[in-house]
Amino acid sequence: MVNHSHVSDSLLHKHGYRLTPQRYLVLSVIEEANCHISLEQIAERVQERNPRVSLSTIYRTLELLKELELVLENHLPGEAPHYELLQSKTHHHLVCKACHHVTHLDETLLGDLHERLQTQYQYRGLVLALQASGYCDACWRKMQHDD
Amino acid sequence: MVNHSHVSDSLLHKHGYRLTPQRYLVLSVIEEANCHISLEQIAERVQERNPRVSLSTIYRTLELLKELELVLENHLPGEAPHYELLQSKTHHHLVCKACHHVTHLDETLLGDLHERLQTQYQYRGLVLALQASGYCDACWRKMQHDD
DNA sequence: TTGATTGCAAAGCGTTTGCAATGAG
DNA sequence: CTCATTGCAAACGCTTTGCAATCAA
Repeated sequence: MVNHSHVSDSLLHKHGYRLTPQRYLVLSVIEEANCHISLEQIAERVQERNPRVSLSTIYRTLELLKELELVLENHLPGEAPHYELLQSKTHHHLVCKACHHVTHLDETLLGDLHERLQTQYQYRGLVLALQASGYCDACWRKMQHDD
Repeated sequence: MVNHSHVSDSLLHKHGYRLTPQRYLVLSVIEEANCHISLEQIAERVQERNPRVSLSTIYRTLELLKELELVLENHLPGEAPHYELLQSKTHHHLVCKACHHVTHLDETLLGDLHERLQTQYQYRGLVLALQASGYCDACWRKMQHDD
């Protein structure tokens, strides 16, 4: 796994911020999750390692990481917002409306859509996130059975 | 424009619910918006026509319409959730991170992805929503200028 | 009558904020 | 010292809920 602390550190300093232990902890937790993770989960894992880190700090850190585009916020309907490293390429999710199981979809799924949108609309720094939702096979069968 | 009141009415009754004036109003407002619309905007427009409709009713109605899959909830990061008719085919959005301008993207954008996912993962009732975000040309130039 | 629905007010809860204390350069 | 950062507690605001009144079949 790539250690992002150097790049994060310089990026923070470039903007006049510091890489404090608390911020480092939050980043580590998101990095280790290796997929999207909720604020609640982040808080839990951060406080496992340092119970004195406050919720406010976690909120403020996530706000900062979003602003610096280190972290992507993804808000699936009906759920709390989730966070993931912007470098991780798995921003596409398939969610079951019944059991809420999340499948991470391949980044190649959308083909050259990124470039097409970028040139067609003249947007910079484009990030694509696909939200697919439906009923997984198991839940669908269960629902049919219940009727 | 198609009048959805009949299909909505029978769908509601099928599940033991009623199409009350309040619910009809909410549906009309979403339908007339013809694109995604926030709860706040819905409330505003509903109460223009009938100031006695309470916020709770609007919340409860949206909950119901989601459950019946008449309405799609779309939660763009950093913004309040938005709602749109599930029949409307424009669930793909391109948002500028700076000015928050929203462009509605064509439904054909994703090609046959719908079918591919449906068969590959065996999901039913799949709905795809693409969330693209970046900086629009104007905002990008402004940012460069400010530095 | 019966059960769904509504409006109101209160409660709930995730998030933000003010501020004094702390920490790093 | 100076200024960013933090923890705590209070404040905030969106959303939900309990309940009596209303409404439709």
